[in-house]
Amino acid sequence: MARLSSDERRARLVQAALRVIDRDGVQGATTRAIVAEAGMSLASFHYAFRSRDEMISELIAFVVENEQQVSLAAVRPGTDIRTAVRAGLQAFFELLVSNPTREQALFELMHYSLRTPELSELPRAQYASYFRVARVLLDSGAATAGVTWSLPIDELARILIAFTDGLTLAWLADRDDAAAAVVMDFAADTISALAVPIRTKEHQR
Amino acid sequence: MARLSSDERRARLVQAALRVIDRDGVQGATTRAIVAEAGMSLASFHYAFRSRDEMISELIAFVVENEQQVSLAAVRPGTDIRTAVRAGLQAFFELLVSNPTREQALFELMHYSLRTPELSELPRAQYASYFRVARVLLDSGAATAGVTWSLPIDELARILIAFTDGLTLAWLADRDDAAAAVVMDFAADTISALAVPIRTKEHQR
DNA sequence: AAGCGACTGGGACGATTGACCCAGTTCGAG
DNA sequence: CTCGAACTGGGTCAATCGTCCCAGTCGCTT
Repeated sequence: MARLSSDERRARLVQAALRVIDRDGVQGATTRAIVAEAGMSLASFHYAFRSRDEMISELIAFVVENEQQVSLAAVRPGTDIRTAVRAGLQAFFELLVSNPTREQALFELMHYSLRTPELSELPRAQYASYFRVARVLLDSGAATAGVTWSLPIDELARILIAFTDGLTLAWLADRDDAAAAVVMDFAADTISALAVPIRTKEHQR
Repeated sequence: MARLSSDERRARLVQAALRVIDRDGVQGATTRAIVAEAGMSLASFHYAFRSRDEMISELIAFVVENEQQVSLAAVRPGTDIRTAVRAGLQAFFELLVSNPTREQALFELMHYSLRTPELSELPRAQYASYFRVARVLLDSGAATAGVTWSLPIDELARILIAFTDGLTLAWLADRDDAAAAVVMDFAADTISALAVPIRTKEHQR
């Protein structure tokens, strides 16, 4: 293993841990499994991190920080708001189908954090990040569709995340694509029903 | 420990395991912790169950079987459908607030099952049970309110469960009661909007 | 009363875990 | 070139895990 800066080594361990958690779950992410994935020795782990929990903490912080830039590309300009919302949900769903264990790992990390006193505040940040992403998507979607929301954006964001969470859990359990589509249609219908057209100058008489 | 029938012993161990999982999570439910909670010796465990996974399997089956009778009492006759749906959600939410670790444990059991090949089919049954409960509640609620649903009851049940799951996860993360109320209001509004009044004889002209 | 099978207590097992330690090696600054 | 700090390999530790075993006890049947 080449010589690395402290930050770089920590980052590589976090990346390796993410891959292990993806594959074997949080419980499978032992220190030995992580260093094997990273191609390091066990000593390197405890040189970089004081403890396993410290690494998990940094891992969750990384995940929270980096998941906001995931699916912003799904917003297409010029579409009506119902289509835009539905497309956004579809993009998320396809991400889920293509990588189910990843979404599952995020849930597992949340539950692990809730059970670990030193990490118990992290889920709050995790969901704050989710809500932030949802707000951005809803905002940009509304802007390109020329509408505004009749509900505060914070409340709408939480509703959207509730849909994606509920959708994800049920699909992870029974892998019913058609049923998932029904939920997404319902979500798109009900959320877009809260959009009101902007009365621009050219629309006024 | 008094002499017990095989079924009785298994049942007591499952009950003890449920309490331990409630308190310490699935990972904390070791064979030793379970028998300590049940007041038995370690030998009794492996006399009753071939392995820990066999016990977990029976535990999940028990949970799935017994959770359907939880909140049927929330259906009050004579109320309109929007009020009935909102009250049902409120009843669930209060159950969640009064016993957060229990709901968390159910999620953890699901994720544990998904990661364990021999148990990987159980989440499907778990959600099938959720959907069944939701169907019964929606049916009886519609009956007392004198409406029918304009969507197939299966689809509606899945939507309702998506709401409760999404609601639960976000609340477990940030414990925001007011935000949860917003989601419940939205769910009650949008679901009750799918109810159509039954055209009874006395309403016909 | 005797005997058999159900059941238990206590100990032990091998494996795995997070953490630690220390003697070495390597690299960059001076 | 030298020296000190960054870093690594390999071994070890105590704790904990699921599982197993066996001698003994209990209660029911005959």
